[in-house]
Amino acid sequence: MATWSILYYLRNDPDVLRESLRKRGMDPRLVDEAVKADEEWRKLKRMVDEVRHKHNVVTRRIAEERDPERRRELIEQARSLIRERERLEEQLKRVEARRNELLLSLPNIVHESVPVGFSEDENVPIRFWGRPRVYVEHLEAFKQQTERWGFKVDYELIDWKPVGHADMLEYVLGLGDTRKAGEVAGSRFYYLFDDIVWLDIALLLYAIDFMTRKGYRLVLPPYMVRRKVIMGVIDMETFKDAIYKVEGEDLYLIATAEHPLAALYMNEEIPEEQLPIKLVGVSPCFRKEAGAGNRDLKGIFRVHQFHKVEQFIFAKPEESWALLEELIRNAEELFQGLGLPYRVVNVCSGELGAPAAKKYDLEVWMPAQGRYREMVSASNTTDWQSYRLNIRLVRRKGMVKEYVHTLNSTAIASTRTITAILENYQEPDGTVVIPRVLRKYLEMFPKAPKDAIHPVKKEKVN
RNA sequence: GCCGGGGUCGCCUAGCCUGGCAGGGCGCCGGCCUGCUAAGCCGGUGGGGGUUCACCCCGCGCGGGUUCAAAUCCCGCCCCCGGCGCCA
Repeated sequence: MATWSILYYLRNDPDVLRESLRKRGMDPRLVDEAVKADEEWRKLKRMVDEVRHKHNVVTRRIAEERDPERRRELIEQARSLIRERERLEEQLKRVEARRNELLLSLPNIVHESVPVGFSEDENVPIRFWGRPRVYVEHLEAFKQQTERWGFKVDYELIDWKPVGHADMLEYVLGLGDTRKAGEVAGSRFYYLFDDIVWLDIALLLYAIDFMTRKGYRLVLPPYMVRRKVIMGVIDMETFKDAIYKVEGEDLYLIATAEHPLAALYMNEEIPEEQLPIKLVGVSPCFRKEAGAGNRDLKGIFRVHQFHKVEQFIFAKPEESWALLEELIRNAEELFQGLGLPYRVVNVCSGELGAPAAKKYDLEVWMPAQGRYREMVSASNTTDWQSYRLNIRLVRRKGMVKEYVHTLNSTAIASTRTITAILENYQEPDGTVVIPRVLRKYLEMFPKAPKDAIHPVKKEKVN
């Protein structure tokens, strides 16, 4: 009764899946393998069921049979059926494992509105907001990232080169120490101090305040989850690149609150009148960044641990696409509030990741880098996660059961947003102005910064 | 971590000691009846397969084992409740 979209197309229209895999730059023959495995599984299952049935019939007769001789004969018959059954069951087990592995390896079906492309530069910007500060030498690069797509974005030309976020943090402000953190924990870890810590906390409070006002329910989830949960929300690839395991336990550190939030209703049925369920989770995030190589090695842009406020929605299938727009708009409002100039891109098919059918990224202009960089990612994962976590929707009429749709989006990721503030709110003298919307979350603390974060005093040169 | 009690179809519950097709109640869905509602009566109410309303398989927290046959007996694990211990 409950139909998973991928299994449906596998059996009824596999071309849809082949086309989707092609768009992702994957081998469409994976679909043929899956179709074959499913057919083989069904055939074998029929055979096994038949033998089981025969065995059940004989067994029931034994219970009634009183004559010892006749009884012995029946037991011998049952034994021989068991041998046959076990032989077939072993085959079934093998085929079933293969089939499930294939089914779970299939990525979500790419939505028709997703641009086909295989690298980051093929993401399609759909709107811009704000007036970026563009350093003269970045002007060409800036135009490349705006006008190439037919957008005319107003900008402020500056003739001084802003200091990059990593150097700002470590040397200009003197409020971060990644060298010592490297010694203590490894690269991509950090110590943050004083005003930057206040800023981290203020950002979280700002996002929590905003999202809860929108009616999202505030959740503090488990920071570790079982393997079956993690495999329910991400694919193997992401698992290898991102997930930390706790030694000796079936526990994995979450890479985002999305993971435990998705699992909040695992193995449950949600009546349709309860949907949509809108949540806002707050948690630390732990990521191995194994696939990142040397990218963004300096500073706190790409790190093993950060705080994030996350939007999450359980939805009826017919409303999920509208809710994806809501999630990205929420994120945009948050960044507009912060006054950080951004663009929203429609992420191309090859960069989606297996769980998502469609994804928007919000990228903030980084004046020191001369690039838009990802701050927010909003995805509609349709029934990909809910199938794996077994989260179903029950319609009032007719007791129809389907899988719910799940959606997720960043609200604010602390360290990344801090890097954007360090570059966009930087004055020529190194002072960082604190965005207005954050000030009320700092006011009540006597030691928190109020209007600006100042450069560390230069030591006097004698 | 230790000791004890528990986990059965959406919810509640019987069955477990003594192995033989998982029974009842509530809720929900459909039908009958009905001026309407309620009551009452009948059927349905987990997953999968199938020639799709014949039928079959699987399902009693999860995984093994014993047996012709396991909710029931044995072993391991998970979770919940209570007590002790530890602890911010």
